[in-house]
Amino acid sequence: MRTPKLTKPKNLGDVEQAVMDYVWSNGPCSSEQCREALAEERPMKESTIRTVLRRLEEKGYVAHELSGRTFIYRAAEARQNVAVRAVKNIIDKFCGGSAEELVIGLVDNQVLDPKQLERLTRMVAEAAQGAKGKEGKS
Amino acid sequence: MRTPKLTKPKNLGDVEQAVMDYVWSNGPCSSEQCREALAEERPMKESTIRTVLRRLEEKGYVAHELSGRTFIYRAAEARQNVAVRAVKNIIDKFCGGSAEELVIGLVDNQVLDPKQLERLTRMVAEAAQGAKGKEGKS
DNA sequence: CGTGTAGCGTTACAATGTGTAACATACAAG
DNA sequence: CTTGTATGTTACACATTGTAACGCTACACG
Repeated sequence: MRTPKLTKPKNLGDVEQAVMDYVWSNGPCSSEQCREALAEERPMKESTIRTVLRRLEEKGYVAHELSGRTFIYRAAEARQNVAVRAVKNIIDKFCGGSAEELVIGLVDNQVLDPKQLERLTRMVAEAAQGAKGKEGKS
Repeated sequence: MRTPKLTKPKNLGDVEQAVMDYVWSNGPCSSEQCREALAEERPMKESTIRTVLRRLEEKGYVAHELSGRTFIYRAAEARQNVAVRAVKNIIDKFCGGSAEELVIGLVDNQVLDPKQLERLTRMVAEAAQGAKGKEGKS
C-alpha cells in the first residue's frame, strides 16, 4: 500500500500540526516557503522544517514532487478527510461505533447547535435527493 | 486547578484506553478487579495496572476513593463527554471551529447516515421544545 | 504478639514519538 | 573550480507509555 497505515492516524505534534495547517491553507510549498511562513510563530532552522516535512511524508500526510532540485510538498489528503477519519476513530473508541451518541453530545455541549443541525439535515437530504438513482460510490 | 489541564486532552495509549473502556463499561473497580478483567486480552502484573490507573488519575480520567485499604477507581467523567471534547479539539484544529463542515464530512463518508441525522434532528428539536419555557432566567 | 499478606508508594527502564539541529553531499551557475 | 542552495544522513534531549521490581504498612490469623 502506498498509504503507510492510516488505520492508526498517529496524532500530530504541535509543529507538525502547524505545518499541516500551513500546507492545507496555502497549498504546495517548498520547505523554505513553509519555514519562512511559520518563522514568526515558530522560528526553525532550515534542517528542522525539512525533518518535520519528511516525517509528515512518512506518515502519509504530505507528498512531494520535484521542481528542479527543490522538493515541493503538498497535502496528501484534504484537511476535512483527516478530520473525519480522526472523528471516526473517536467514535469507534468511545462510542462503540455509534455516531449518533456523539452528535447528541455535540449538541448537548453546544459544539453544534440545533439550528445548524437542522440546516445540515436539510442539506444532506437534498444532496441525497440529487444523488438518488445514480449509485456508483466506492 | 483540580483538573490537570483538559485543554490538551492527551491521547491515551492502548492499555490506558482499554482500562478506561473497562471502567466506563463496568463502573468503579479496584486495580485487581480491573487487572483480572483485562487479563485475557492483556495480562499485566499487579504493579503495572496500578501504574496505569495512577497515571489515568493524574490525567484526570479517573478518581479514587478508599474502601478499607483498597483504592476504588471510578471514571471522573462520562465516556461521552470525553469523546465530545476530543471531537471538539479536532474541530478546532482541523475545521477552524466549524462543526458543520465536519458533520457533512461524516455523512459524506458514511460514518453517519442521513436517516440517523434526520432522526437526531427531531430528537434534538424535541429536547429543545421540552427545555423551552423552564429557562431559569429572571 | 509475631508474621504473612494484601495493597499502596516509589523508582526504574526500554521503546517510541517529537522537536531541534548539525554535518555531509550533490549539483547548477558563473 | 568555487559557491551557494537544496537534499541526505545522523544525532540527541525530553516526554509519553508499557512494563515491572522493591519496599513499606496495616490488618487478619494463629
